[in-house]
Amino acid sequence: MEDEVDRLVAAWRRERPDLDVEPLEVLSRVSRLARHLDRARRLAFSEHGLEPWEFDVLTSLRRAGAPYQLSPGQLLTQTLVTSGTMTNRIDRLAKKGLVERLPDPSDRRGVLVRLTPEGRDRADQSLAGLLAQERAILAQLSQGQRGDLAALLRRLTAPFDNIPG
Amino acid sequence: MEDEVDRLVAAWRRERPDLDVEPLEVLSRVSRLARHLDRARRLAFSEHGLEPWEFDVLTSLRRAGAPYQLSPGQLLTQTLVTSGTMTNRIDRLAKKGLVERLPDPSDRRGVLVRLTPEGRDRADQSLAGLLAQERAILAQLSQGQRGDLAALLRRLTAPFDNIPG
DNA sequence: AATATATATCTTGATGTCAAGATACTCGAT
DNA sequence: ATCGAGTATCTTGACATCAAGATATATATT
Repeated sequence: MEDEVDRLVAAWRRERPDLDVEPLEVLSRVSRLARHLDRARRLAFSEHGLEPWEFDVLTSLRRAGAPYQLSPGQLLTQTLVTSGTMTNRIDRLAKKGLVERLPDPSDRRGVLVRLTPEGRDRADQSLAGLLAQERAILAQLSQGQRGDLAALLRRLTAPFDNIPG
Repeated sequence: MEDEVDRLVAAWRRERPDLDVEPLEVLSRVSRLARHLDRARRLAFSEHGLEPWEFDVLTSLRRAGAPYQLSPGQLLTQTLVTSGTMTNRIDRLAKKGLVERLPDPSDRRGVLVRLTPEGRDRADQSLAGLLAQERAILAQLSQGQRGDLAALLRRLTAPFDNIPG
């Protein structure tokens, strides 16, 4: 089936036949799909009273395992936002009682962010909902295709994640 | 090579062995890669004095072909933002002299947004820069792999683009 | 022709994000 | 011990985005 990127690429080939726009076949689809996923997630989380950014922070802490705490810096690399944004997010989550800030015992510059029991529950509940939604989206592909897709994407994400991006 | 999503998935399997987190192998990579691309684009465009959102609007109009005009509604489906955001974007681009607003002759509710000659030049220049950057990112894959990846992604984007998403 | 429904765009107010810089602490070199 | 460079977090101010609703016009139904 045709998608919006097929139309976009066809338009460029008509308007700029001198350019090779093949890269857009992959990367425009990545960007557009991410935006669609954002919208879908926003809808899914609103049933749990969570914003997507709240989910991102809470589940990062949840994944860390007991006692569910990370430094703001570790949260940055997981969520790919700037430090100012993370300070703001932590403030708001703390005000809602989903995380708390503790002094880092080994570095007095530092802070540790810890999930509260309620924060942990919210993370667990909404993860299950997200996975159900994602499974529905991925039903377009066979299991083998999903594996292929994941492997191809990994080749593109790895340089960003490993080089100091 | 391992990426951040490999670590993320491993962490979930340790913390929540009861859940099947396979969907994250694909969709978390899509979301994270899109964020990396956003950052890279912001950097690339700043050399041309353009923001990513400006690029998105200008190139949508450029692709439309002479006389380079679309309705705000058509721009919405291409850029996946809300109508309020688009009004705001058009205002700012008009103030910079890159687009102009014209009344739609066939529908008095409507408006047409048209690229100015300078807007067209800026779109053309920055497109070439973007393609160069994207080619470098995609050098991780062979041509055949890029084709496979595009085809797999299309299966996921097509439902969003065709059903009234 | 009159009315109801649908459509296209804009306005508003709240909120989230970013870039840049400030602050406070650590650690290695002298 | 002291200095200087590096690191971790926070603050600030400008700006972009969204959701919801307002306004004006078009189109379908009777």
